[in-house]
Formats: sequence, C-alpha cells, structure tokens
Amino acid sequence: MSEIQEKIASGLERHFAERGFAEPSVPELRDAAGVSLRTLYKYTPSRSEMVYAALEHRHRRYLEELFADLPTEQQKVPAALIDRVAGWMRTQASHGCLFHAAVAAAPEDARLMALLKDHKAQVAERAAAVAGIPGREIELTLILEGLTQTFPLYGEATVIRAKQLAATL
Amino acid sequence: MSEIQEKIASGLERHFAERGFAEPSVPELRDAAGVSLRTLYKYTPSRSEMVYAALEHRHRRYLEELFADLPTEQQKVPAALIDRVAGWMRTQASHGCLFHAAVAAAPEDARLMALLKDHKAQVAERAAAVAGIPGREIELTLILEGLTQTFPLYGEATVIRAKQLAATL
DNA sequence: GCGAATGTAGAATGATTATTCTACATCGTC
DNA sequence: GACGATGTAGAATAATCATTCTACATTCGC
Repeated sequence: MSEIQEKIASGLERHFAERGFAEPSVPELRDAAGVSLRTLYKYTPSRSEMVYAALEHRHRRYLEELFADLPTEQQKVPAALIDRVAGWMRTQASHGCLFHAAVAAAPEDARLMALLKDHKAQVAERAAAVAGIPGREIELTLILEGLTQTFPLYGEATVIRAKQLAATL
Repeated sequence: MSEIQEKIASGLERHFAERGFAEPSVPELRDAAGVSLRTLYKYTPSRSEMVYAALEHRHRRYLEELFADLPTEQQKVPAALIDRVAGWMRTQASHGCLFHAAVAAAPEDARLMALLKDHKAQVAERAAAVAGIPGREIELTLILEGLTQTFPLYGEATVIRAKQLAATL
C-alpha cells in the first residue's frame, strides 16, 4: 500500500466515522481524503469502493488498538480487552461500530456484509486465542459487542459491569 | 392514531427494516406505505419525518413483543426476555437494531439520537423492573444488546450463551 | 344529494449527485 | 532537458431525488 493510498484510506475512514455513510458526497470525501477527484477515483473507482477502503483501514487499526502489547497473564486479558474497547469508544467511535453503520446504510450490499463478518470473526478468534479460552468466541463477542453498543448510553459504568460479566468466563 | 396513520407507519417501518435508511427514495416509500405522495407528505411532511414515524411504530411493536405475557416468576424473566429478543431477530430484524441503523445513517440528527436513547432506556427500565432487579439495567442492556449484535453472526448458539451470562445476575 | 374533507395519480420544479473529461503542473529518470 | 507517469483543479454530463402542484375521485355528515 503506497503512501497516497494510506492517506486516502485514512482520510475516508475518519470522515465516514464522523459523518456516517449516507450523507457525505464524493466532493466532500475528496476533501477528507486530501487528493483530487481524479486521484480519488483512480484508487477507489466508485463511492462504494471508498467505503470498502475506509473499512479495510479501520479493520487494521482496530486490530492494532485491541491486541498490541496485551498483558501476558491470560486471566488478565479479558479485562484488558474491555479497557481497550472502552478506550476506542472514547476516542474513535463515539457513534458505535463503523462496520455495523456501513451495513445499516446499505443492507443489500453483500460485500459489506462479508467485510463485517470477517472483521468480527477475526476479532473474536484473536480474542479467544490470546485469552487462552478457545471455544468461547461467542461469549467474548457478546460482551464486547454489548459494551460497544451500551457504552454510548451509560458511559463508564458500562466498563465495570462488562468486566464483572467477563470474570464469570 | 388513525387507521391511515397506522398503515403509513407500519409500511414505512417494514420498508426501512428491509432496505435500510439511506437507499429508499420517497416514491419507493410511498409504494411501501400504500398511499399517494400527497397523503404521505400530509402525515409525514419530509423524508426525515417518515423515518421518525417508522421508528415510533417500531418502538411500540418492540415493547409489545418483549413484555407481553412474560412469566410471573421473576427469576425466569431474563431467560424469557432473551428468547423474545431472539424471536424478534429471527422474524423481524435480520439486519440488527433499527434504531442504531437509523442513527448510523444520519449521525448528526439529534432527534434520531434522542429516539434511540429513549427507546433503549425504556427497554432497560422495563426489563429490570419486570425481572425484579432494579439497578441492573446496565447488565441487562449489555446482554440484550450483545445478543442483538451477535445473533446474526453465530445464530442460535448465541441464545444459550446469553442465557448463561444472564443467569449470573 | 351537496359540499367539505380527504383521498389518488402523477407531472413539474429545482437541487443535488456520482462520474467522466479537459487542461495543466510536478517530478524523477534516462 | 525531454518525457512518461502521476498529480491538481474544476467544468460538463446525465441521472436521480425531495418536494410541490394540478386535476380529479370518493366519502360522509348534514
């Protein structure tokens, strides 16, 4: 991935996260990407491709944020993951999961749905592996997804309750 | 609410649930509502109002689906609520929560955000009350929201895990 | 049975949009 | 220093869309 591709993808990601997927026009996305219309269409030949590029970038950043430098004691991992997700919510995702937002905006786009499932499956699999509880992907996903959706409503109190639930695993 | 208002709101709700909030044009919504353009604009004077009407209708239907005829033994209520949510996912909400979808499509619409918070708060409050565990709204919301988001990925297995988590409350 | 209210059908309007195209600038390489 | 690749700036195109407006039908209380 070249420098300009990275610049485009990260600009698009930030803009879609701020303004949603339905509203922004392509000229608006061009400004967010910081390139010309011609260059934007060269690397992302349609508005849909701009969405895909933003999500792929998001996916890489999210994995990095969640799984880099986790504690080595496995029983501390679930609580650490919950803190990471909460930190992500505070700083990056005040409106909830970007993948769900994209699918919600275009529920008939099969490629979007595939990106969502892939993203969630990878997060769940890595989380279960690093916590040393393979086979409990569903519970981990349930708690992390619940946290992501509930945090905007109840704020920091949600983090404590999520950890208590995770402690029962 | 007159018969025609009910007809419009329920048609809009079904259509937005199927096709998302970004895509459908107003003529498409008119067909879904089963009235003329003039009548549609009379009761919902802008496309945004059509969204609000659909969500208010959804809210009423969801409360009915979740809380009607629950078991009277309070310790059976959390599992029963989980079954209700799962049933709703199977039949009505294959793409996830309609309120989150609406907010995702237009994250700057303050009225949408207010509708979402109101909806979730009412569900949480009633759930905690009927389960006889006031003060545990956050945990219940976390599990029910987690279920809603996770069910499309892991299917029926999610229901079992959600009940196990709820049993620890 | 008449008139006011309320409905249907769909054309006109005015804006907005995604995408393509034209003209020009910059830069590293031979 | 010329050239091919790659960039910027923004106008042109063609389609779509939300909203309003016109003309006509139906219903119902009186």
